[in-house]
Amino acid sequence: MKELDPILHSQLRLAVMSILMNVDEADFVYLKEQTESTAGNLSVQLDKLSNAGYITVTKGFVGKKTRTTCQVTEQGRKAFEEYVEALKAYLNL
Amino acid sequence: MKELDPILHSQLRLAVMSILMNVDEADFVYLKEQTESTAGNLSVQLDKLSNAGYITVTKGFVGKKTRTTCQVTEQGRKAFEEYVEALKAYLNL
DNA sequence: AAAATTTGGTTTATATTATAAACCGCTTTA
DNA sequence: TAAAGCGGTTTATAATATAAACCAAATTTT
Repeated sequence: MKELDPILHSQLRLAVMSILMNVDEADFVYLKEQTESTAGNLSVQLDKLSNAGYITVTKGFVGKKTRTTCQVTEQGRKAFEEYVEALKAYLNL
Repeated sequence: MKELDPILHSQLRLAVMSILMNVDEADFVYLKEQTESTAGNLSVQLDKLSNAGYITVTKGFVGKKTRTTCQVTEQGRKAFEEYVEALKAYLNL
């Protein structure tokens, strides 16, 4: 049985990646709402995805307010797809 | 997004359940081989699945050698299927 | 037949992970 | 200008996964 990428095999990180796979980009607040996570947890997990090279995190401004936006990278996209393939074997899909 | 059952969202436990979903029963040695896990890890995870009511663990003998066999329970089967359904949303399947 | 090895595990210790709580700077509102 | 809110980060804690150490019984070796 194939190994399941431990960076993706985490509920919150997987949820984030799942969202990012379907949208061009998403900001911190949106991801927090959609995943119903705490800000702290989300912050930590975004860091891990970013350090793994699976997403890019960009800090910008909207007026005076900060805005952190995330996008999946090509590497992240590939990793996600491989994870899905590996999981299928486990799920008997 | 639905919660992913934490008992199943573990590589080794999921692998074990995946195997048990397809066979009538499987023994410790077989599960260890198939999952390529260490005996200690497998033992711990089987306990957790057993305590959760997802599998039954039976100790018997084959000649003079002990034999620990595992079977998925109805509850385990249901939990596995729900886990698969929940995951599909994450994987965009 | 005693000693050493293997088999089939369990228990315990450790490293990693996930998560929440506490915190921080900036902005808006009262 | 004090207090409350927004958008996060850092740090502490709890839970998890994993391997290492261990154990009893059976088998093999000398």
